[in-house]
Amino acid sequence: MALRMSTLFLRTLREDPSDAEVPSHRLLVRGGYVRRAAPGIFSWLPLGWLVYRNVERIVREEMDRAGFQEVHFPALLPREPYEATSRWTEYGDTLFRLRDRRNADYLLGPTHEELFTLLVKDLYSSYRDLPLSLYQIQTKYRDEARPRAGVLRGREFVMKDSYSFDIDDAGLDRSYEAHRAAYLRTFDRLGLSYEIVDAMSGAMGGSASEEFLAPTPVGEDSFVRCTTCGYAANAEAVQIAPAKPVDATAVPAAHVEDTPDTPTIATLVDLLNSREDLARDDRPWAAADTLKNVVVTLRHPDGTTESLAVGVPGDRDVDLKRLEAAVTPAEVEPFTDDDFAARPQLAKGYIGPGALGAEHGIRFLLDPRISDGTRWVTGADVHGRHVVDLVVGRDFTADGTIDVADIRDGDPCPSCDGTLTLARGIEIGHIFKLGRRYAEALDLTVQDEAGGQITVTMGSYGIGVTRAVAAIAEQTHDDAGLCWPRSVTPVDIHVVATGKDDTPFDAAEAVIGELEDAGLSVLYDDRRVSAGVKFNDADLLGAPTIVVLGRGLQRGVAEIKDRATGDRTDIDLAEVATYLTDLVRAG
RNA sequence: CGGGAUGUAGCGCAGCUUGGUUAGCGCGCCACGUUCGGGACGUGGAGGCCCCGGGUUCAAAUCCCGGCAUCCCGACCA
Repeated sequence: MALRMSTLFLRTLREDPSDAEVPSHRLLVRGGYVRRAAPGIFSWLPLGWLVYRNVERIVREEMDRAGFQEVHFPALLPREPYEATSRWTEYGDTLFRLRDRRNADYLLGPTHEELFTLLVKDLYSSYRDLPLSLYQIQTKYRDEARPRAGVLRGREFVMKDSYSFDIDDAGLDRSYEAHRAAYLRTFDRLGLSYEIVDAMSGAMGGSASEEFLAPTPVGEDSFVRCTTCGYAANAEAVQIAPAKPVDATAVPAAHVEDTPDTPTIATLVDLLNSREDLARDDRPWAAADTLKNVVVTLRHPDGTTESLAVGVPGDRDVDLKRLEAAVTPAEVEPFTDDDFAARPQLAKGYIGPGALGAEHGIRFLLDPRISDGTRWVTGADVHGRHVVDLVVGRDFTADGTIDVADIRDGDPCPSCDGTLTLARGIEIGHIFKLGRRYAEALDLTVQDEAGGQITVTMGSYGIGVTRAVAAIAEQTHDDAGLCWPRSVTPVDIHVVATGKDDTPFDAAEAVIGELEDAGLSVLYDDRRVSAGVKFNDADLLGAPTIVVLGRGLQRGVAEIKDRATGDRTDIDLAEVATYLTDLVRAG
């Protein structure tokens, strides 16, 4: 049955809701697709739920096509499995926790690795049962510190999560590739444009990891692309190639200079350039000639702490996200005044390599650009003094390299001679090889051919289903409203009848009957309101094809509008149904 | 958890500085009439715990104190 606007549970808003910033949030609310129920928690209205179900259906079809088997876990989970993998504590405040009447601890599942692992352990015990891939489409709960951007980052959301189980690395590779291929098909069908980027495997552990990012300015993830070779990576995961050693035999011996009132890189550079005796032959001093040493405290999972110094070029900052990723599972804490007091050899603002390194109890790691033979200005470990012409390898060595400086547009590509461009995207999918972390923690083993026990290796694969709805809206909307791809649109055809007498409405009923006989879904604007209201609502709601029955009827035609292109075509009334049916079937 | 902003009708907002009619405007909603192809118009209506709790005052949406909530930026975040 056609959805009739006169009775459809829908109210479009003429004005933007005041709490919505990003286009997808604004338009999904204005178009009556979703309503906010609580911060980061949304109700789906009839049109929104139609779109959601289409997205979910496509995801499910592609998982099934790939031979993965669907299961369904509860969202309300007991504490014990999460205790076994220590995530009951590791997840921290992000976990929604609750108690039953006997005061037993429960949680609302933020993710389901434990349950899948235990289920397989429960039923399978032989290598002959593997490989196996299971998936579910489930509501997940995460008490995010700051939900934002509407449906894009909620506290309740639907995720398709899959897990593969294999007996060896070669099997895991095959399972990973099977999921990757299924994801390509899925996102293609959803009408999303996306990039596959190298990613950090994050807190989950594991090795290979790729993210599917839908590029849009409102995306929360930054990623780089190489314009030359196709390399793409999440900004967190970019690995800068170590610079080649430089010949520094011509560099004069390092010398300490008085540099009063230069606690920052900018003030230091200004002072260097004002001193004629320190002038460079080739060019003025720049921030990139200085070596900035940042000290932080690492807190390891066992509770112990460690001081870590990171040396980066002075024009760069340490990207805390990248640092966290590099030192995981340790956590990074800023160096406090108390920490400085406990280590008097560190002159705040003038920290140099002389006070760092294993012999001083502070592990010292360098950005790859600070390679052997390169020459720097850096702190002299005395308030108000810096060292000039300090050469790496000749004058000091560090304990290793670490690549955690911020990534910038135009940085060199790590895998070719090209340059990187920086962009933002929404993470719509993530695939990675988990390895044996969960299998070991929960003792998932199977018997091998020889009768011994082998630990299963796993992969983990996620698609944000509700997030994909918003990502599609984000990528396809225009100034007038939403603009759905045919694969997920709530209705195939939006029929608008205009005019004051019954003629156009009668004509619409006839056309709609034919369309429905042909299997198309229709939204029919049968309201007796002015034409402008209907046209604007049709644009806002975003069905891919809008059919107007009104003035054209005098010439015996229906007016067809392509929502995405804005193109208008007149089609003879007698041929409208077959024309539209062909259009929809062609995709 | 830091910084900023905001809470007044279903939605978007004004009023608060300088306390004082019956708290106002636009959209939406109801009734009647006129309109009828890009968010029409007229007339008449319905709809309010002015976020909550204290306080000051003859009198508080408005001033003071304390909460709570929401949004934005950052921190955080498979």
